[in-house]
Amino acid sequence: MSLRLHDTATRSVRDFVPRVPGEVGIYLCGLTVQSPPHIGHLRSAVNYDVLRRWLMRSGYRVTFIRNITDVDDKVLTNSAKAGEPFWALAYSNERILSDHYSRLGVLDPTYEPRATGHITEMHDLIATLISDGHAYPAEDGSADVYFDVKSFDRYGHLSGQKPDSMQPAEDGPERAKHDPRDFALWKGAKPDEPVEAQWPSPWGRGRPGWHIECSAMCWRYLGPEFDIHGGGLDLVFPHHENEVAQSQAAGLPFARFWVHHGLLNLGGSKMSKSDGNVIDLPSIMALGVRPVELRYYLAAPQYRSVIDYSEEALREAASAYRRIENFAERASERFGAGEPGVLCAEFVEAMDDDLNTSGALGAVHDVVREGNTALAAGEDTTAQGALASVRGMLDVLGLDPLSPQWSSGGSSEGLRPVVDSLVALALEQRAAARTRKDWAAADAVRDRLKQAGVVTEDTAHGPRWTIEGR
RNA sequence: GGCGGGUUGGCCGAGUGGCUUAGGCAAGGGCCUGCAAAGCCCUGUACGCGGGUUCGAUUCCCGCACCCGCCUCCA
Repeated sequence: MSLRLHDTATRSVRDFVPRVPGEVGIYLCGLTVQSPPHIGHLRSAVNYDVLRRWLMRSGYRVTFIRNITDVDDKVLTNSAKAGEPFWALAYSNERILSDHYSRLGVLDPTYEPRATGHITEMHDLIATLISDGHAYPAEDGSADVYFDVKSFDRYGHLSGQKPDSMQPAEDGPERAKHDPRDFALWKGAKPDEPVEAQWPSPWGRGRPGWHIECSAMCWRYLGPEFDIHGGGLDLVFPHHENEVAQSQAAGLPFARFWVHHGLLNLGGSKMSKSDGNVIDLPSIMALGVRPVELRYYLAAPQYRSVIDYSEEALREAASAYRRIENFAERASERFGAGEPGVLCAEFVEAMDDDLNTSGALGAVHDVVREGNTALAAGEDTTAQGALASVRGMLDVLGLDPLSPQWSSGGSSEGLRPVVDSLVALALEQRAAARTRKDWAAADAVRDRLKQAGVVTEDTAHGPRWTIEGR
């Protein structure tokens, strides 16, 4: 069995067959960097990171392109409000985004192109569309260029929309459009817009329409046809519909699979900057929840399902992750971390079934239980095997507790040997007290350590300690 | 109005025409422990409502209710 993926275009789960055997090209719609990211955006990144890791683990060479849209209406609006150039605001948000991605263990993309770096490719596409009769420059001298929706009979195919039954836009048709559903490929510069957000074009100075940048970047980095295009469910229409229309009308076969992930809701509606119901990584960390625990929370449900954010569910996920982590740490203290090993069949089957991470984690927990039992029984070979397997499976999800990403305690890690020897001193005292059955003295040592944030526990192989809440 | 998705035990969340009906969190009981902690074992017994198909439906079909997303910037 091999990977089966849900494809939005056919509304079905299909066998994934790459265009070129052994190789996969993925384009993920990244962010418009109008403001810093919230955890809904991070869910998106984590979901496709899991897809990518699973493809890599399955033996594919993966080219992963995730774009940054660094110029659009909102970027301009927000930068005007902030009184800084649009590129300063965009870049500042982009850096925050990168930081949050890396804190969540999201692998760096193969390349991360920016819209503003691909104006010439957009011009090429637009010129082709105009000469083939799929686009037209506005006749009002605005320098706008519009895509002619009626000229492309498959318009609406991806999202299942029938253009004729669509609700008319509230703001009414723009005069320059032949049809209210036509969308801008190129937006002519307005008098009040900053010159640094304008580029020359054969149709006049202006900037890209919203969708054209993705068509241009897909084409540039993945070629006329590629394997997987991903993004949030809220992008299906109009963004992806318009993207596929303009690309195919320009003669590019485009994406073979459309993968869309479910959204993250807060308070009964989609987490959204414009609605103000937003939670970001810093506020999650302020709850005492670590990034790896957030990653578990975001990765555990199947990617197409809705997540209704709640702090309770987040904390439950953190507890579930700690259980796995606990096993991995105990086992590695016994006989070293080893290397990530074989995946169990249930895990593979679940992942191949449209990335059923929830089912896959069920398999992980089963192995953790077996590992714990083996550890308690002193069956070292079994326990070691369980550790390797758990690490291998968690690595696919980007959650291996012993990977360098998560295992180091950051800047304080260098202090660990120091603390270790100090705690050892205290534990010797406790051991002595226990030997003479002076339980009060033994417990006093343990209590003092607890007050200092050091949790001690007795195991079959002697006492061990951990930092409380790490 | 159009398109799509959802409703599973206290909570999160898979899944399936019956068979052993995941897994986690929380709860109760037990084992282990000097006491703990961690771990292990056991317990709860669920599939929005109403019809239909079927020997049998949580799972398939129809209807209804409610929720969410999209049709407008949005991961």
